[in-house]
Amino acid sequence: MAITIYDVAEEANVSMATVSRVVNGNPNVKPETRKKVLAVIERLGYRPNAVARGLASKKTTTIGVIVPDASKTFYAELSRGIADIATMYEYNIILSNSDKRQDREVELLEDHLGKQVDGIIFMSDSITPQLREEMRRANVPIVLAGTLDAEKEFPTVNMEYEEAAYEATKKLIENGHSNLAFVSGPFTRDINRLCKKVGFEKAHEEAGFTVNPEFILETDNTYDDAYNHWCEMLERDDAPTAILVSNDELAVGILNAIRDNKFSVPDDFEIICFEHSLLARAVRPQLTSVVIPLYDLGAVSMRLLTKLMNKEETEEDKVTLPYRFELRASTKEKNPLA
Amino acid sequence: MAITIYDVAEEANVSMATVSRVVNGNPNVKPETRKKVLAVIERLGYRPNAVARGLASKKTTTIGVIVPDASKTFYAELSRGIADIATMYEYNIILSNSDKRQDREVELLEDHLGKQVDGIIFMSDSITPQLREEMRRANVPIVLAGTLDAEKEFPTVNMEYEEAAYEATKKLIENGHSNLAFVSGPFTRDINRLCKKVGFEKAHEEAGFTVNPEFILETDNTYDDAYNHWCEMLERDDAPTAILVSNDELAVGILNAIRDNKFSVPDDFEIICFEHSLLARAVRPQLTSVVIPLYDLGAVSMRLLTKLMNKEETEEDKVTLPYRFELRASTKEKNPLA
DNA sequence: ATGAAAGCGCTAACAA
DNA sequence: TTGTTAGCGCTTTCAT
Repeated sequence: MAITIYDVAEEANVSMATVSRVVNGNPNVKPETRKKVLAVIERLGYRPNAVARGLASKKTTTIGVIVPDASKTFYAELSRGIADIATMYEYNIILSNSDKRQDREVELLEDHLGKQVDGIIFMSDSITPQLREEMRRANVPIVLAGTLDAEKEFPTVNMEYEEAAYEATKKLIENGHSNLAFVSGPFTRDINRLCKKVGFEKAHEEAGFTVNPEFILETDNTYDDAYNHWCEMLERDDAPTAILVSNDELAVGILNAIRDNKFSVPDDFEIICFEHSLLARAVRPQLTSVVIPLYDLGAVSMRLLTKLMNKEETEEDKVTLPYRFELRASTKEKNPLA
Repeated sequence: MAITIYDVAEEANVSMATVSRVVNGNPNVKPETRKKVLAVIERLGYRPNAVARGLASKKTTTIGVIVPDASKTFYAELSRGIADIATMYEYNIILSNSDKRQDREVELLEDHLGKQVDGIIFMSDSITPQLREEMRRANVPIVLAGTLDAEKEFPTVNMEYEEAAYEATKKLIENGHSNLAFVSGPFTRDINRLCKKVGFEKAHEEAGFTVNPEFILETDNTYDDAYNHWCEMLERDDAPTAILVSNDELAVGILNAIRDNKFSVPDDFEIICFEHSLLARAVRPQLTSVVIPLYDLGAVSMRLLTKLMNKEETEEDKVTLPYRFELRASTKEKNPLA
């Protein structure tokens, strides 16, 4: 049996209330009493039971983080932002992977809520009606990170994907291309279908170009799928010469398909992708990118959640973070992006 | 106030014990009672409070995972292995980053134990005496994953790093090299200093070669540091022609340093690295690697932990997983590794 | 500044 | 098969 607050109280000849006060830094304790209690705690190796504390106080200082797949650099980086701010505010994190399955997402929300987390940060491809229902039932704040909430119902931290896609496409067009492709991850991800793709299309519209639907490629988000898709593409005479890509991994797949087939980037094809992880810098040529502020997305989400959990006044619970372009060698030198 | 077991009991005209039985799948409940209770649970939206349950049962079905940095692919992948098996056994995971700081590691251990986790999976560069002390005090099982325990005191899941390094080095030597380098992450990581480096040295010894200490490079484990180190190296007339590298990120740094300086891999330099993440496949030439079974390391650790938590008999709590070589283009074609 | 006592929501004997 | 009851280890009034 582990040491309890009661053992400490007895050993120090005080009541458990006093020990509780000492442990919680309550100022209403005579300094010498505090000292005495602290000494006993030290000697006995007393370690407060957070579960009991959680039951009594109705706060667990634990938050839930639900993520499609924490082993993907995208979410790993984002989660690290969450974790650092959580540490700063002394929260623990229960981290779970949903693998993008809606049933799992619902289950996990339910599960985390059952564990009495004080709040949740949720990442998903799409907030379905069922998810929405489930989230409404929650009695703790939930923040969406890197996730589109079409109804703008829940607190959300995001960046302007559509604008970035528009801007990137426009630059590609200004570089002289009229035949462009958009290679995306699954369109079940709202951000792909409703933001990036739309930005891509808007730039076309503005330039008086029409988007060729055959050049909107939906992949399964893997290197290999992108690689294969583009190898096929290279057999066409009318293959697009400029490519907007949804993320680094896909972009590298395309890049390698191009290079393995003896074409050149950026001479034959120019590429701009989203993300800019190490992968984008490690390949040659390095990839010009829309840098997604992943870490900050996480950090800001967590900061927002702390405010919500403390019921602090928040001016705005829909936050949009700035992005920037990182100019590298997958686009041509005098690129106006500079 | 949320619905409690008591509310359900009242509403269903049974005792809370019966509700508890239903919730916990205890077979000693008449089917129709069960049905009735289940209906009430459904209607009221009752969700068992895991904190209260934890206090009463002294089990939280939560484990702690302490990792240097979950945003690094190495640990992200390993953690995913842990997470999947944890899900399978219905455990939640509290995940924390130590950033390799010993004080944080001790703090986190203490913190997780306070949260009453049922077990811990711990990853660290080195198990110091203080850590050892702390771990001994724990009243729940702790499994080390991808972490060297020189004293062989704690349950551990690992692979044969030394043997892999030896074998890789030997192959490089068989490929005709006599001037080799070992580029490592920090030697504060026991596995680098006590396993990989030793394997590298043994192969030299066996071949009658002596290791040039100047060619044992300790980096800070970043792409950039490896890149810079190797750029300097390239200015020497006696630069090593074969390189064993501690992980993918460093290897890609070296690869790019070589290629950016117009040398060729594998013609001028051959490279074998540890890990083989996407990065190793994405670069050109792709990297010949010792594949570290990261996911399995995590999965097996978690499986071992479940056994320990259930006090099942375990034949052996020091597990060594097999590795394999992945032959790619950073070594020459007729490489005997095949 | 300190103590007494009533929960927090559940599990787990023990009874019935 | 079901109910009663005593905790689990703490926080939090309310007294003193």
